[in-house]
Amino acid sequence: MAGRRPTSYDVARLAGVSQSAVSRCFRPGNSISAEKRKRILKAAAQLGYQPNAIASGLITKRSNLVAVLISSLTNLYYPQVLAELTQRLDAQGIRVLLFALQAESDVGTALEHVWRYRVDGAIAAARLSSAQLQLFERHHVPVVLYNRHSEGESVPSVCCDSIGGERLLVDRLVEAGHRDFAIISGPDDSYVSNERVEGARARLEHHGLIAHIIPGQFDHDSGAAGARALLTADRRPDAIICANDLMAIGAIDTARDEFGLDIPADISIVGFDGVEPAAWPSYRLTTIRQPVRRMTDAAVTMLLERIENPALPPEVRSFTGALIKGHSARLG
Amino acid sequence: MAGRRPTSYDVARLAGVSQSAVSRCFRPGNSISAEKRKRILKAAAQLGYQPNAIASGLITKRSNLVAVLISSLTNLYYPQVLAELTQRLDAQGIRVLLFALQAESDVGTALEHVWRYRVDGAIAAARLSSAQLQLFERHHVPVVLYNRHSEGESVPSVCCDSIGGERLLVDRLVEAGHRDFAIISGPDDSYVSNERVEGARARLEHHGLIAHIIPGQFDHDSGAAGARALLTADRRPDAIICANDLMAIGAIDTARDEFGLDIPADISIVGFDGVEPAAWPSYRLTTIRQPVRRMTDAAVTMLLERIENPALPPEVRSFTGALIKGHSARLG
DNA sequence: TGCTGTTATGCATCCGAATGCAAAACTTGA
DNA sequence: TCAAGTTTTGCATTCGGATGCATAACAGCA
Repeated sequence: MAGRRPTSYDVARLAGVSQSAVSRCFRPGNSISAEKRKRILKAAAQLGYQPNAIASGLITKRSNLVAVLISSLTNLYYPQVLAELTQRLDAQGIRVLLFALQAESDVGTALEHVWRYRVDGAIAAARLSSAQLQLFERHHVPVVLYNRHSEGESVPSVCCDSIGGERLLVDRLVEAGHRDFAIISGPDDSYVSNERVEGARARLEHHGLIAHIIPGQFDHDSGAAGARALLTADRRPDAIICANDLMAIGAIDTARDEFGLDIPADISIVGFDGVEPAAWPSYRLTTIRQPVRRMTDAAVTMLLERIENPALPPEVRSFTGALIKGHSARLG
Repeated sequence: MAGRRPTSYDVARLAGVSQSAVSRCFRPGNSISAEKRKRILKAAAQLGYQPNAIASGLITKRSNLVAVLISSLTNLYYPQVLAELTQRLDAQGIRVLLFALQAESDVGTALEHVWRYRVDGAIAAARLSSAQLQLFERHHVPVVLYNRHSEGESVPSVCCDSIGGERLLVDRLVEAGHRDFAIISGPDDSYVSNERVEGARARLEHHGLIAHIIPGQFDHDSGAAGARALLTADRRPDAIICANDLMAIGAIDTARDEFGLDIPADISIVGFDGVEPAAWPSYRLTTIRQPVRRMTDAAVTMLLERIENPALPPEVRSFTGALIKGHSARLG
């Protein structure tokens, strides 16, 4: 009893009531006389008692934990998502068990821990295979995908409409007279990258145009490298579409710094995401801003609904991004 | 048994052994015959069994959870810290319970949940009052402060030497001939800001110089606003010391964009942290880079040591930042 | 073959809170 | 004042895995 942390029994003894009374006092929807409640709370405060969420989770089969799987926290876009998710879940009395994956291949091990902690649900901004998605079903853990679709399975997810966003960008760029397009993609295994690149490519095709596509990695360096390659080539593009803002920023930096180009007079560069630095005066990037607040809201709501009612059918909610005109591209 | 998740009893029954055997099979340091282990693992795989970390934590009094308290995930510096901490803890078989605080005042509620989940320890990059630090002791939760000292209490912490960093910057700036200094601070209640500002102020005084100090909020906007105020004044400073990189970037943007100044020819601007965007060609910020990897390493090590041996005395490890010369300041 | 030393095994109990059930304590109304 | 209805209360049990203890199995050795 010396160094031990106080339990409901300790509180009960001190307050002169039963352990059940203490338990009832600490969870809503139980009847307790006002007088007894006061005695219990006083005893609890005196002992510094806090109900043990672990023990309570064992019996109620609700851990009030949600796993959040995020692949790349270093991508400027995700910290904001993580912060919003955490705050929204927190407001619902739910804690976040964070899994920051270095590589998408870490998902496997991370999932084992997800099962072990008996989380009530999960939000995944990471690439999950069909087999992995099936594991969620098998373990009865509802999951909502963030900015990803599942390939085979049908899984609830929240997305920002990449196709629509790219269409908007392409249309406006074409209208303004651009004809030589290049695209810098993200990593091959990124769902978002594939969608954005394919969205832009398809829309360009619709206009009878073809784009030179070169690979990037979603980071500043690869955007810079991509621009370097494109601008060194015989025929320079007059518009570069980058699969995210960070690469667009890298491309702008390189175009200015190494080629002395004026943006957007000499070349138009656009991104996707609407991260904070994109709006800084040095860049004023023309981009599509994802409605992060609404998206995280939706993700949390969908997840909570499915925790309450696991039978709910999958649902995909697609949000439209807003065109931020910026000053990095000439638009029609 | 239908929709229920399999327990060690289910596995035991299927494998024809006792529940204890299953338990022993899943934790290291227990003796089990090779043949029996194989049977158990096979049965477990067949049922998709994973030990319940909640139940196990109840009896072992080790949740293998560590709380990470972070005040501002939107500050570009912290995502990296969070990612590194998570990965290091993960490697030790420890999961991260994330508390992303909107305001420092949220600490109170967050702490209640910290106690409830019986975390094994905590790492805090948030402002904790003396009373709050005492709560950690009372609840027997070891805590390591990240980039903060405690005011009253003596608490283990990991810091980047602000005084030394600012001294370095000031000395080099003074050597290069700067005489009119201004400082843009962070929020009043930020420990790091106070230390950096005071460090710079004291060192300037040592050189017989006084600095005009104006308040900021650690974000781009307030850096921009600060620079605007300073550059509009009758007497412009020839060097601006910002309490972090983000504000320095804001200041550079404003100086260039709104005042047409050339950096560093017309004015020197320096920051602190060494965040990624600081290195982008548009800024090439002169700053002090915190050794994040070594610092997170130290924080995790210190915490684990104290989880093993709670009697260890507090210890403060201070790391020296590296001067990144950049191109945003003329140095001596 | 018998003795000692080591490794495997199962039984029973424990961790700390939640809850169904039955009994007790109050209300209410006539 | 008493019966019926409602709210409080405590008892006993449960969740799922860990572990001390006693026993069983086995290896090693003379």
